[in-house]
Amino acid sequence: MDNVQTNSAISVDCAIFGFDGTNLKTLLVRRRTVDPLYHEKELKLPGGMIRENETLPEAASRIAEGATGLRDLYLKQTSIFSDPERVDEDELKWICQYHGIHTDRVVTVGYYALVKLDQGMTRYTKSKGAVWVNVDDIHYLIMDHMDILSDALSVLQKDIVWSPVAFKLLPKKFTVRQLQNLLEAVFGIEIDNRNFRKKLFASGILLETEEMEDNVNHKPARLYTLNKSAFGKKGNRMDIVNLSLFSGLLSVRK
Amino acid sequence: MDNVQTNSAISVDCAIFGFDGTNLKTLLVRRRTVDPLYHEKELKLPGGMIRENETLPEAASRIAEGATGLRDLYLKQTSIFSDPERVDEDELKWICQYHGIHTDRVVTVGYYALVKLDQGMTRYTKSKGAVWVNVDDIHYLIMDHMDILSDALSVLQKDIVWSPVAFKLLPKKFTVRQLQNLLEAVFGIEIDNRNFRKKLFASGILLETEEMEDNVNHKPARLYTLNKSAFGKKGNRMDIVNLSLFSGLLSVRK
DNA sequence: ACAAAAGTGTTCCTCTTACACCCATGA
DNA sequence: TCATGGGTGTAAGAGGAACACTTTTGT
Repeated sequence: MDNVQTNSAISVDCAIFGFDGTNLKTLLVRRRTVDPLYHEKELKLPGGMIRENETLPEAASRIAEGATGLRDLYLKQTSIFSDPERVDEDELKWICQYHGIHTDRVVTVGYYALVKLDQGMTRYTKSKGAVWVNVDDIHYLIMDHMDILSDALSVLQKDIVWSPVAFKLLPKKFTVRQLQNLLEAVFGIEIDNRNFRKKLFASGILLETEEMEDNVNHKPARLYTLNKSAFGKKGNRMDIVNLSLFSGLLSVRK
Repeated sequence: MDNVQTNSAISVDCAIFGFDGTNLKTLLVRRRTVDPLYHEKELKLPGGMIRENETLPEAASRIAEGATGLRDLYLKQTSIFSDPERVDEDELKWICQYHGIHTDRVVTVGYYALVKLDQGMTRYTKSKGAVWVNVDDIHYLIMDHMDILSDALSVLQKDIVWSPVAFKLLPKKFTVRQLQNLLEAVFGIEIDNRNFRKKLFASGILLETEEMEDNVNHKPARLYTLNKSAFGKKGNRMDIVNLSLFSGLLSVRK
């Protein structure tokens, strides 16, 4: 007999990223324990168990909605964390008790979500007792949640290079500077503003609006929107400088 | 009560990629059915159930070893396929019967593996009744295995851009032309040989050996090895031309 | 008037692209 | 000697990097 494991429970944990104009943040909640009081220091990613007849994307969506109040968030699966030891005995006992279930093993699937971090959002999450923390300032989370978060961040970085997901972290109308700050925060780099504008406008991915920033004590910046029709076709790659292999090695002939 | 699903079985399916010098291939096996004879046309990716006290990487490694005879293959997780309908009733019944288990649901985790496709390998897989098929020629696989394969290929492409995994598909010593053919096959592009060599040598990722190709009826090509010390630091990105977003948009200052 | 961030051009130089011929080997 | 793929250089143009001042607003 080959000892097939048949009674795993599957959970989903979401790294929900937001951008406040300066820093990349993620939403953390407090661990529930057998003792119904929150443990102040026991922060974790929002997560939960998958239900019968629910797909993983559905579960992730439900969990992200519970944490943010928003439906239809952008969600992307990252990795699975399956170490049989990732949930210790006490934790497992508590999980079974809390849900009224029995299982020998909990495997978790990581997701990240991207939200527009406005006042409504912070008000909602505050009311739920959740906190937005700078990603760079997070050094400890329960269980393997640090691993799940790091993994989510690295997947996010790569996705931003290959698709327009970055804009899901910005308001519909945004300034060039906001986009630049976002990219600088996500990748931990500095960008030359003049060259950035030149290339950005040349690329055609932004549409100019007639609107300007308001109530700022300096020259107000113009607001732009994403030009969605600039995608799906040809040339548009975020050139994450010298991070990776084969720098400029391929060139398509003709 | 929230109907937490606690009795999922978790399987692993591996897209095992190999490169024959011209085409990217993947290893397919024939489906086992209740009828112990193979069904000739029912091809699938090698896969199997995760066992108790086994992590997913361990399961993937075991499955890939079973298919190829090799330990310590390069393996990478791609995505999870969790649709409750992905395994139909008959299939589920057969799976439970075959393994002597009971479960209501089988969720599968995709992996890809990279192997050096030499004669020893083809001999081994042939003896097992498995077949190497050009990725481009695969149009049908059972269940959702086409999805798992497509997903694996797209993850592989991105990984090749960001890390030196391409070399895991080549022999330890290889020619420049082999590397070029590999990249052309994986990305479906054409590369200018003169410019490719120029950039490749300038990048420092190859180490020249004293050896040459042998037994070819043309000028023998020099063999090179991967210069592993060229990684982990600065500039080396495979520039998959104009595939993606923000083409050349970022530039690190200083 | 001051502070603070927006917005704008040019030069230098590197990197990309396009392209054609001779070379070494086995049959 | 022929067929086959290996191996090589250059010139023209595009695109990247570096860099400083003026403008507009709120206080």
